[in-house]
Amino acid sequence: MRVLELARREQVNANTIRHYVRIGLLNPAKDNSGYHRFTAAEHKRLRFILQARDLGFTLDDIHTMLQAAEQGESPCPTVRQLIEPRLSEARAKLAAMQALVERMERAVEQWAEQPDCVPCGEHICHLIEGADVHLSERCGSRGEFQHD
Amino acid sequence: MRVLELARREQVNANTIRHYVRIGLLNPAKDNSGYHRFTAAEHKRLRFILQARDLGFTLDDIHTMLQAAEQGESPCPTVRQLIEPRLSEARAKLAAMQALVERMERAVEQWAEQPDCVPCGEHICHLIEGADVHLSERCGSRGEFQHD
DNA sequence: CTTGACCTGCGAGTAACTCGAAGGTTTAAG
DNA sequence: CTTAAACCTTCGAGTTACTCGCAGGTCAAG
Repeated sequence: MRVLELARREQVNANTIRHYVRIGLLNPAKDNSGYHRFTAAEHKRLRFILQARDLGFTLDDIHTMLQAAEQGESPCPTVRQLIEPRLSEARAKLAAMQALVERMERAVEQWAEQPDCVPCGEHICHLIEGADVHLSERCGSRGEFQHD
Repeated sequence: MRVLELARREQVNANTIRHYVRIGLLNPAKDNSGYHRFTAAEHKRLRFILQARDLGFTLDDIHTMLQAAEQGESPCPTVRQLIEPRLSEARAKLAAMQALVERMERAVEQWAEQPDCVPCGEHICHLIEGADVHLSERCGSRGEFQHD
């Protein structure tokens, strides 16, 4: 099997596969014209990579797992260890995204009732500077701005 | 005010400010020894940048807004137009993150009851290959979430 | 024999920082 | 006066996981 067929079978961009070859996640043999030939083992390897990726592991994590497996060690302890920080990161990112979407929605709601601002040199944009949604650490809990 | 003091006041990394100077979001004057001097106007400009950033705008978006303001135009129409795609993107990313966290949590739960696998050449890692959480269709659910 | 579809490796671009290096300035202490 | 600490500058490179484009090679069909 060559790149395009493998890509079609696994529903990924062929460039993604080429990328994995480039960084050493896949090591397909080459035929006599220099084309990569993917065997069933390489196919399985790719599927593993995609499954691990879809569980939130980084390509570096996956590299580590594959190396353990190649050396005859069980990758499971590594997998169990690595998922924890990845899960924490994903939860943190999820919370950040939730907060962001809420801020954006509140802003859109507020802006619906506000007119466009006229440039006056005092501020850059009322909508943004006046939005009552800014992060508390940076500018206090209210959206007011003070002159220096 | 110089970089470090401004950074402390706005609770950002000094390198972030230097980055904004480098890409032209900030244009502080220089004193005779070549140090950037941030005036009240530059300070306000930075605050605007951070507020817009925290509302999900890209630095490119912010650039556009600032240019409108500099030319005496109101940035508000731009702001209203740009928030829509940003909000859609943020919602898509949020949904992807929710799905990811759920997959990861299901995996961790399943793995708690599974032993480590022994390398046998047949598979790379039971935990990952056997996890009952994989994406059913790659085309649809794929590509929404990227590590960034 | 040419066209079109495929392949290769490589470099660069993406977003928004973040860090480090090499070198210049200022300020206070000894 | 010298020295050391604590700043400052610009620039290049690294981060993540691709994604695209280029120049050039291969192969099957008409």
